[in-house]
Amino acid sequence: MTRTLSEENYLKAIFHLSRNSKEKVSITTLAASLENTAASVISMLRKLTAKELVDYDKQKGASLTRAGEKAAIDIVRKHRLWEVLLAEKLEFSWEEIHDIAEQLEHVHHPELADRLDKFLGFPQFDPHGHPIPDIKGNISQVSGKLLSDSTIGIELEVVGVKDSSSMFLNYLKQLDIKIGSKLMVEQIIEFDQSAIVKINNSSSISVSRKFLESILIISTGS
Amino acid sequence: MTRTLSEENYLKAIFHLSRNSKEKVSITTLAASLENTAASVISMLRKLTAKELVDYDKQKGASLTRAGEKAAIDIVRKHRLWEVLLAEKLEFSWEEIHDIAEQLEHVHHPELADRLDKFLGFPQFDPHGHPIPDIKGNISQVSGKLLSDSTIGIELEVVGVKDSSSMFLNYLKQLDIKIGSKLMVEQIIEFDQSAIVKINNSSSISVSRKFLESILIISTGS
DNA sequence: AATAAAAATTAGCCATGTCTAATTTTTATC
DNA sequence: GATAAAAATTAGACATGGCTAATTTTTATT
Repeated sequence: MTRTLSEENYLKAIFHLSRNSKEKVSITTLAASLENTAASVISMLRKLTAKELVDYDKQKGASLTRAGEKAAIDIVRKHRLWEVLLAEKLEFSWEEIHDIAEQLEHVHHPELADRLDKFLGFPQFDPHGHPIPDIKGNISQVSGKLLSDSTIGIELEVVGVKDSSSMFLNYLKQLDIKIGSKLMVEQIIEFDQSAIVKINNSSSISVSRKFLESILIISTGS
Repeated sequence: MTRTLSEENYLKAIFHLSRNSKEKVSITTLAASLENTAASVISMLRKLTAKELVDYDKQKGASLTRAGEKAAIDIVRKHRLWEVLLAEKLEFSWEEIHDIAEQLEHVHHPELADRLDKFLGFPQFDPHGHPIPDIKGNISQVSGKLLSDSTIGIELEVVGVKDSSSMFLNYLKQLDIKIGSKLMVEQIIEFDQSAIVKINNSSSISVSRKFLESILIISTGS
């Protein structure tokens, strides 16, 4: 019942993709997400279906079985716990932790996640603001919503990011945006759905629609 | 120049084997150590030779090049640092840490080992008593010698083990032997080179030659 | 409905790192 | 020095997880 690196990465990808869109995941979407070809995706899905970790073919698209979801959540839990260790104990920065955790999440040991969890003081969120599944696999709902869905003129607080790529995180660093930063959407440009956003009550900058869709916020006032 | 899991395991095996015997490592020895066939070993050695990590064929046997040794020491350093974290921070026991560290040692990041080292307070030895290579790759000499080389009737202190298998460590646990325990060799049985050893100044037990060769001690008195 | 575009699927190839089954070379021993 | 045993090597196979290049199926669009 041991899972290979590849298998785990597929399970994780299906998990994240079906979270976002709430629907079954297509071959094409998976292929793009994993940067593999559609052909490769199909053969791996067959393998995972045989292992009863994935349901496929029924209609169009893949989804995780109960067992597959359990496995995926376990990986996500480890990923996020390791990120906390890397950031809080080893002093790695926001942009560095994701890639290291991608490797650490595949280390297998029945008690590792729980020991880490305890050592770290049972953290609820990882450094990017994502909820850490608890020991039973329950994932608390993120209270934040997308910056792109927020109202103009309301004071907002950054609670997380939807994109953990170092490209994006480096951009945020440059803008001095981190978790807890204050934002306010001042204007939406209809032409391309970009926006003018005030950062930490000082400078205002123009950001793309893609940017707005990659930041999680809660509103903190008028 | 990225190394695969297999490559790293070969480098590590050659490193450890050539430490022990101080000589070049034969195919057969490597094969036994890695639990692979001789044929597999040969093809991997060819690959590592092409990458200039290993010298081979010259006479009979393999040895690490400068670059190969550097890579091996890096892996050993990570392995032992992770073992310290697992034991001291995550409260894993002696027998559990080795297998987890076998996985963790292959996580790549240019600064990971150094950050770990700092977080752990620059430990000199891992929980099994093995020296941790420093940031420059220097490995301090173990002060201990083998229990099998010690004199009868002298009080000894356990400073490490030469075998990190859980089989052996579980046996030690059962005997209540750990680092710091007191031992005294009372008698050597000529017939099979086994010995009677007194543990912690209380019970005496009979142990095999293999056992004597797996424990590192220093003498602490008359 | 006809057709173009997109998505899924198949067939077959490739690299990696194993293996088994010879075969050759080396080493030891009488 | 002949020979048996051990060690090294070669040849060829196999599983995994990718790939490319068709081909088929589905979905959209006139």
